[in-house]
Amino acid sequence: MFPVPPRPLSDLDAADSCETSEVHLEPIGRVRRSLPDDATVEELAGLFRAVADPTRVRILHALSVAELCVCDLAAVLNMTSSGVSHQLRLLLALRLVRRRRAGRNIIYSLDDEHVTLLFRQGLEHVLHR
Amino acid sequence: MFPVPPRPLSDLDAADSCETSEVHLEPIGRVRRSLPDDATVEELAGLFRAVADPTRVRILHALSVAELCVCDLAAVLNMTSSGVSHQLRLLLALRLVRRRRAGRNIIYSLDDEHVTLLFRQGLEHVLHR
DNA sequence: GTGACAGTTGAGCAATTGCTCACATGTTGT
DNA sequence: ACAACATGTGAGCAATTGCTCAACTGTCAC
Repeated sequence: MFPVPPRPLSDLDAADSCETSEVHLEPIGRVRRSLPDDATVEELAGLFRAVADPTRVRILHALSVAELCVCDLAAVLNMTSSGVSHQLRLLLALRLVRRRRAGRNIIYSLDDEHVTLLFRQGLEHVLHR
Repeated sequence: MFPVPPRPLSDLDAADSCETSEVHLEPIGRVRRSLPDDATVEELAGLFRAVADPTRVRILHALSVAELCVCDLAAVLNMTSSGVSHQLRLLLALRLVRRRRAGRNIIYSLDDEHVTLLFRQGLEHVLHR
């Protein structure tokens, strides 16, 4: 499922699993060999963290309907421009949104379709119990 | 993108957008009408929060390779059984994992394929820059 | 029953997070 | 240049989070 496992995984080698080693040793080895490296895990978690907040969910949803400037977003979400800006900064850093200047406004829009698909997947789980 | 918008969205009605109302009023109305209700947003964010942590990413990945008992997971992830248990509790509450008893062990496994798909989607974003 | 191991749970702590406030920057119209 | 508005940013705070420790429950072998 994950690409590659360039990770020997520390000094502890088997031995320290449950007492009933016989049964669990095989899967443990298999799992260890396929564990993704720390950087990938961290990056993946970081991506999910971006959509793990109600405010950001709303922001991303809003942008999936129409591209909007900061203060319009603030109006829609009923919060401060500053607060919105802070969140957009985060979303921008993760390349989930894009921005361009239009006069004194800065218009934000979704960066790619991965976000949309992520949402769909999430909703599917939430709705199907 | 989201199901339905049963949300009139408070007392503030347009007017309070940016000064250059003409331009932004239309998208704002459209966005407001399609905003999902608070419960859905909260639940969706909650789901994503579950995979927004490196430890839980590793747990879920491990379980996508093989079903494992708590102490095997602890060995693989190099952490306390207690710590693992706490996280599993959260994942269980969100129906992302399932568990069954086998002797004195309790074996955890992924609950459905949504999680796997979620991962794939996330990885695709992370890897494609 | 007793002892050993597997797992759960609550308290508590250090670290992180999301927001607000105040101020700084950038852009337009005059 | 100036005023007015849109946005960005850092400090600071309250709330949340993830972990450890210690105690507890549950299961098996004897």
